[in-house]
Amino acid sequence: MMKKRSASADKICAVAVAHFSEHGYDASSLSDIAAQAGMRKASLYSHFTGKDALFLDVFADALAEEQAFMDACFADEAALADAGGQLAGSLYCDRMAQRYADSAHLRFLLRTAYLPPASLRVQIGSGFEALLVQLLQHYVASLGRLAPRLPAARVELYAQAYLGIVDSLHVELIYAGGAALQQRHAALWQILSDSLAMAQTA
Amino acid sequence: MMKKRSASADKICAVAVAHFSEHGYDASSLSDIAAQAGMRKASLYSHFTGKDALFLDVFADALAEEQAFMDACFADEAALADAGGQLAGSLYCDRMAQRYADSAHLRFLLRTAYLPPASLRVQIGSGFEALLVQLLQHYVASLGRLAPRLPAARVELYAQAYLGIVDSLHVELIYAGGAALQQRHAALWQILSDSLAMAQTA
DNA sequence: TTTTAACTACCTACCGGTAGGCAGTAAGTG
DNA sequence: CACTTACTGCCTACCGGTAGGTAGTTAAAA
Repeated sequence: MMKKRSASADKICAVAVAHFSEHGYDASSLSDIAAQAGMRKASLYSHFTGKDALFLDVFADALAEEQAFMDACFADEAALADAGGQLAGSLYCDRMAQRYADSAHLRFLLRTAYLPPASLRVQIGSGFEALLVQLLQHYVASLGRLAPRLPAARVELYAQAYLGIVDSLHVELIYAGGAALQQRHAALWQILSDSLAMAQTA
Repeated sequence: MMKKRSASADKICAVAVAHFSEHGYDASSLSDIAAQAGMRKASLYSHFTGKDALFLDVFADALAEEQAFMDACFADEAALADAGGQLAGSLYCDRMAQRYADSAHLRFLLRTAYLPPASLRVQIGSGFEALLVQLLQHYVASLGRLAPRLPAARVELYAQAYLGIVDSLHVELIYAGGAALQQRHAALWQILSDSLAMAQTA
C-alpha cells in the first residue's frame, strides 16, 4: 500500500471529504476545513498546494475506496454463486443504500461526478469513467457466469441497462437520501428480471 | 397568464437561468448577471430582494415551463394514439434530449433538483416533488389507456420503473450531455417493453 | 408630484493564497 | 558534551480580490 501521506494530511482529507460531499466545491472553505482538522488555514498549504490539489487528492481517495467496495461486492457475489436464483450485479445494488449512508467518499463521488467544479471537469470525468468501465466489466463477467447462453447483443443491452439502473439508484440516494429507494430498486429489478427470463427461455 | 413582472425583471431572469444552470448557485455572481442584463448589480435590488429570491423566482419559472412541456408531450401522445405500437410515456422520453439541449430551464431544474443550495433545500424539494407527481399521473393515465387490462399492482410497479428510467436519462444528460443517451434509452426501454409484453400476455 | 428604476459609491465579510516567524527536533560537528 | 544547522509543522498577519448587500441620488415616467 502507498502510505505516503502524513497523519495530518490524512486528517485534513477526512475532514475535507465530509465538507465537499455536503456543501460542494464552491461552498466549502479551506478555513472551515482547517479548523475542523485542528489547525489554521495557512497550515493546509504545508500539505497541499491549494484547494484544487486537495480536492483532487480527496477525489483519488474516493475513487480508490469505492472501487475497492465495488470489487468486494462482485467478489462476494461470485463466491456466493451457490444460491442460484439471483441476478447478476444484485449484491452491489443491495448494498448501495447502506454504503451511501456509511461512506462520505461515495456521497462525495456521486456529487462531484455529476456536477464537477468547472476547472477540474476533465480530470474528474476521466477518473469516474474508469470506475464505470470497471463496473461494466464486473457486470458482464457476472452475467456471463449466471446466464452463459445469452447472445452477445443481449449482453451488451443488459450491460447498458444495468448502468442505467445503477445511476437511477444513485439519483434516488442523492435526491431523497434513499427514502423511496426500496420501491425503485424493486421495480427496476423486476423489469430487468422479466426481460432476462424472456431472453433465456426464447 | 400572470404577467406580473416587468420587462427588466424578465430579462434578469432569462440571464440568471443561464448562469445558474451552467455554474450553479454558489459560483454565479449577481454582478455578472446584472452586467449581462444591461445594468449594475445594485439595480437588481429594485427587482429582487436578494440572491435567494432571484433564484427562487427562476426556479418557479423553470417549474412552470417544464411542467408545460411535460403536459404537451403527454397531450401529443394521447392525440397520436392511433399508431398502436408505442409505449406509455415514450414521447416524453424521446423528446428529452432535444429539450435538454434547447431549454436552459430544464438544465437549471435538473441541476438544482439534485443538488440544491443548502439554504433552499426544502422549497426546491417540495417544488420538484410536485413535478414528479404530475409526471406519475400522466404516465399512469397513458399506461391505463394503452394497456387497460393491467393489474393495479403492475401499474404501480411500472410507474416506479418509469420514474427511475426518466431519472436515469436525466443523469446521462447531466453527466455526458447526452452523448451516449441513445444506447441507454434503447436498453432501458427494451427491458421495460419486454416486461410489459410478458405481463400482458400472462 | 409621487413613484419607479436606474445609477454611483461604498460597506462588511470572507475568499484563496502568501510571507515570515517561531517552537521543537534530529542530525552533524568541534 | 555543547553548539550549530537544517528541517518540520504550525502559527499570526496580511494581501488582493470579490462576494452579497445598503445608502443616497438622479431623472424620467405616471
